Amino acid sequence: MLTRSEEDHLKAVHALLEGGASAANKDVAERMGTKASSVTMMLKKLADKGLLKLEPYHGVKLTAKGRAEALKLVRKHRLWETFLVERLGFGWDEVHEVAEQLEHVRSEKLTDHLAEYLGDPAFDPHGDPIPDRHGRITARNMRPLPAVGTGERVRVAAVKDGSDALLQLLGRKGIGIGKVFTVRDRQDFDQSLELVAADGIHLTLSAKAAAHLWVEPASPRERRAP
Amino acid sequence: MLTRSEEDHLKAVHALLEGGASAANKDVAERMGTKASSVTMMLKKLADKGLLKLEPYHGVKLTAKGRAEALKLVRKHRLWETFLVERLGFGWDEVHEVAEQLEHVRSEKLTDHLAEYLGDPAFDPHGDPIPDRHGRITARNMRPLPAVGTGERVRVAAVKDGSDALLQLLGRKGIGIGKVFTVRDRQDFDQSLELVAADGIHLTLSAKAAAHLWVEPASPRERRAP
DNA sequence: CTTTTATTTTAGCCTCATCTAATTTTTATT
DNA sequence: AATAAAAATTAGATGAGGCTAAAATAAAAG
Repeated sequence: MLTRSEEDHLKAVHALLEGGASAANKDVAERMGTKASSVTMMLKKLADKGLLKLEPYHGVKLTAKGRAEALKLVRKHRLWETFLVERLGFGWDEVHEVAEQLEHVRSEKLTDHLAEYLGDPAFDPHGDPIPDRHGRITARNMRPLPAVGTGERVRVAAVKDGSDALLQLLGRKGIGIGKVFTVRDRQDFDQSLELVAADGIHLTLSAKAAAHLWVEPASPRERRAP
Repeated sequence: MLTRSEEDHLKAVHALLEGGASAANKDVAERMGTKASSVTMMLKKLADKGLLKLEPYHGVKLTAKGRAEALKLVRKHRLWETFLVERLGFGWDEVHEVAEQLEHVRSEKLTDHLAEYLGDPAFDPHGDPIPDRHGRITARNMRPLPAVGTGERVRVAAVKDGSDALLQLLGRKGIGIGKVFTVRDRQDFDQSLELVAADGIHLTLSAKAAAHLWVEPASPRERRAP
């Protein structure tokens, strides 16, 4: 059985790797807000338990077992976020910290009943995929908004790594998961984007904000879907 | 802010006092499953934080602040139990341990939204009162079943301190909160009780089981209510 | 009012998960 | 290849929160 701290370290490693970054000792330390020496010990413990392979200076790798464990935590975290937003009326910018606590509650039954209660959702309120009980996630065809060409019509599929402040900003601009718009223009000066929503409303998004917005193709006449 | 262990000790003290017992060091130790020496330290910490008054050999007393804190924990515990049973389909004998974990999640907003979501219930699945956000609980006129006279018609109001095994046993006999029955007879030999349910079905309950059943008066013609 | 027993406290040790500071190892630069 | 820089590890400390064993204190019994 993993301690809470072990779970947190495992999740940090998984998040780093999933984000395409390497999970070297220092990366984990930075993400955890602790010191490298502390991380050395925790990673050693996780390696002893067969959850990851240590490769000093090159970043740790998760084993299949480690990945499975991490996905269970991700599943719990995202199910709770979904519950908080959809059932309890939390804003999408208010759930992370609470879900961070809830995800450590140990009960397979709880997790599965919660998932069922929520209708086995495939995505959480930020558009992140919720692994099913076997760790499988739904594949999608997404790009970050800055990679979208002028004139393309897209639908917001996820806000990746969004801080609460970013989520609030997007909320104020009326941008949420499922929102469909066309990229009208891009400013050379600051790479900010000019968007036109389906309802004709124009809005501007900074390059920094846009980088967190992942979108999928929206067929020209389509309004909403999945 | 209280640590998890401090919260557990505070809750243990509160539970002992609420149950009419004294909360001496050894009582707390027994309830916590730890040693007296460990309890000495934790109680000292709680006393330092102004949550209780130490009175060695005579049992600690909660301060107003300590009682308020304890009631917040009780509220959270019972709200989660209610959620698990009413929304997630858990049995009333399966929720204690999970609620024990959930109650430590820190978020006023979560607690209050959960309560609202559940319809601000006044009682949990075992019939125990759920304190409101100010710590107030609904008063009731209850007696333990063994104190009920032959011929009296009563309604099950709560199962106090019921182990999972007892709850399962009661479930199998069809006894739950709100169940109405008449005490038909009492065996001198073992103090077991003969009951007749509203539907005419007879059943026997051991003195040991009956001691946990708290009941309120049921007017002769009434079938069910609150 | 002693003596015995129960209860509580103290003292010292242990494990965890963190830290700082020093050291070692690896990678990168010249 | 030598050296500088970065990253990782080790060593030793700390604070929680538990333990055991011994000592102190209060309550109960005679």
